[in-house]
Amino acid sequence: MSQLDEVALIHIAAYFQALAEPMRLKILNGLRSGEKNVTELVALSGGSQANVSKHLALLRDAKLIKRTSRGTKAYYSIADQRTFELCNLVCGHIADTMRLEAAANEAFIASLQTHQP
Amino acid sequence: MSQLDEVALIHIAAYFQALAEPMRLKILNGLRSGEKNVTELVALSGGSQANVSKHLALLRDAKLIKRTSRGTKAYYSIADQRTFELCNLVCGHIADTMRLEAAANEAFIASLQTHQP
DNA sequence: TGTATATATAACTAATTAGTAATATATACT
DNA sequence: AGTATATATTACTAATTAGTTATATATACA
Repeated sequence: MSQLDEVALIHIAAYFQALAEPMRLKILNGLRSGEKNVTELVALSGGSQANVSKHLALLRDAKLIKRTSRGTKAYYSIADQRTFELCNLVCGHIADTMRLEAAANEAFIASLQTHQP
Repeated sequence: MSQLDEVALIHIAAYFQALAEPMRLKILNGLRSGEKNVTELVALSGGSQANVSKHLALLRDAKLIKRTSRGTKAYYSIADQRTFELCNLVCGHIADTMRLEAAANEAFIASLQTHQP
């Protein structure tokens, strides 16, 4: 990321924006094991059909997923495996952050007990 | 990312949300080479002081950067190197996408020329 | 042709947020 | 104390967007 121009930054930001929604992450996670149709994604995500369709359209615009139709069904699949590497990196970061917070909390609790009368 | 619960998804989405802004990416990119104070970040980003301060506060809330102050100045630095791995992955994806589009366009142009009278 | 099923879209609302202008706070220096 | 500099915050506006309801489109099948 050395010497990134404005246009590149806008593209990258848009990519992250597509990932910045719990429902969309749930859908992507559902696609981890392979393609699924809309009905299946509605079931596993717990969202409404209209809402899931909208998220799928957005993810497709962002080139995160691909669509193919067979019969009356539309099957979606992950367009790029890097997506999961991203999520794994973020999970690692969040896990670290939480561990740090947990350690800080324990240290604090310990200090409280030390100062008890 | 197998069996992620709602809370984890919300955390991950928030992390991506913090990255989903060109100005913030520019700031993070500016911090690649090491810590910088707000005035320096204002200069390199081209944003207003108030706006940069707001983005810095947001990035700090998201635990993406750390703050330390010396004198009247506030120095910010990257909290987690993984941030750049994320950006590199996204850059790779975007580069691939653009290459595919370019190839498709060239193929289209070639087909036009083939069908010329 | 008519009906059921699957998916997409449009219109709308409520909530979030980037940017700005103005102001507040804090530190250093005279 | 008073002034300059650095940074943060507040109040506001405009734009974006997730979710909903209702409707449209498209395919399969009787």
